[in-house]
Amino acid sequence: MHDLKFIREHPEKFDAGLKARGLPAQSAGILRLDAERRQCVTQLQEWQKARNDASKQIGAAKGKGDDAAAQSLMQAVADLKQKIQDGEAREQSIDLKLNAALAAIPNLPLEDVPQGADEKDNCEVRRHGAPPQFSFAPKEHFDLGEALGLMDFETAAKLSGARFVVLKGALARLERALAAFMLDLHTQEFGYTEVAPPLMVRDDAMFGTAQLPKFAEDQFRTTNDMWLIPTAEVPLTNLVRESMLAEADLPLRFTAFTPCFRAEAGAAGRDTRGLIRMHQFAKVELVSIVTPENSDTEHERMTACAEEVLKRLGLHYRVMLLCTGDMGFAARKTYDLEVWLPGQKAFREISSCSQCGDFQARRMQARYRLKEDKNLQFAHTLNGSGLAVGRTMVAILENYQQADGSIAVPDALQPYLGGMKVIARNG
RNA sequence: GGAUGGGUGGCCGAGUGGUUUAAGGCACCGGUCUUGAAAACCGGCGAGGGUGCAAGCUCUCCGUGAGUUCGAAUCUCACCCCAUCCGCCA
Repeated sequence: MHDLKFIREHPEKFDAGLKARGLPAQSAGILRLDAERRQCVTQLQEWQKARNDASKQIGAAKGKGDDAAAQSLMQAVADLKQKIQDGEAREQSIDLKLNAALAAIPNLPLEDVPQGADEKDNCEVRRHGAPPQFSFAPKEHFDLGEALGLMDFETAAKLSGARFVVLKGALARLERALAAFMLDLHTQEFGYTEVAPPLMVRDDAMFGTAQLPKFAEDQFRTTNDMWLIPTAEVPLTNLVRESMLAEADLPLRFTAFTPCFRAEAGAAGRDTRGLIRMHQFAKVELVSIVTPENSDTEHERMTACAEEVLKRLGLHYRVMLLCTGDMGFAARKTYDLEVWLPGQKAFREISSCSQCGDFQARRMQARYRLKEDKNLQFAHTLNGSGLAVGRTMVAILENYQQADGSIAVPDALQPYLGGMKVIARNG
């Protein structure tokens, strides 16, 4: 949600930000509504004051027993009453339009975000490790998983349809192990607080993180009008909704391991095989609530936390700075972590770390009181995957596959798998 | 699912039609006192908006929306949410 005052004072910056995202200028329309609203409000207030004054006089007159004076004052107020009612209705209708318009406008990119239309314009920031070398032709993860007898898309389709999977044995355990490994790292070494949040939320929460109103189509909705979370970003960030924090409380850092549910409405035909794009997947999420001046450093820190998971798993990856055209709605700057998949011979997104400025905080009224002057400010929010567990499993299968189709277990993971060193058929 | 109670400022909590400009307390801030702190005492202290260079003036807000009234935290209706008990259930 944008600050009207900012749009009023910097309409050219506002439109430039939208343009960078490939959107038409909107400040003129917004400001017209804003001016209309203010004019309406000012007029309305005059009438309200007149009514309030008259009402007080009526009270006073009646107190003195001067019914005649009271009677004539009541006459005068009758006219005001109608005007006020009309004025309120008008203000309400303008507010409605203004809020609807504002709610549908994405966040503005920071200045150091590269201009671009789509993912082809993203910039590589750095690269870590090297692709593993194979003496055989590496397979894709679904071939490996199915051959192991531990990954079953056919049965999943019987139960739930396309884009679901049944994991068994060592792979089912691997999901749990990966989650535990990631959570331990983030909580014990990086200071995040582990949270087990609700997986179903109300409209307000989804509006707060900006899945609503624009992206209802991408979500699953229950019959009693709740939403299955598409990411733990939603409940974790909304932990601070409608709150007034103390500056000393910040930063707040939360992590959670949850399933995520996505309708994948516009993704027909994309990544139809394998675990890459599912209606339900597991993810460890990171969320930070910080003061504005710490936004940038926290963003780098969070990205580094996610990277550390890949480093310890010995996975080759690169860090991409997303261009203006590829960023999510609420983000003002985003780093994607892309892991190397030998089977696909491609880098694929495995984490996305975004800073949202006060965009989400405004939507959910998450404020904090400054130590200095006790003024209230909107907090800044950040979120990132640390990491997408399903895709991490894909990366491990493809990067650690061996000639016989078995999977070597990365050292860091072995303690979480009871010392298991290799995942083999029917293991 | 059934029954009951309830939603008031950062928190607790009073308030059933007109000095409510929302009592009082806690927390917080400033001051007095003190070597310093605590205690005590004194004072200050809600949010959002409009207008103005500013000091200021002013409007709205007591879950949400509609209604009654000259005037609503207070009365009426609908809705939302929360709590407790019972039933069911992991």
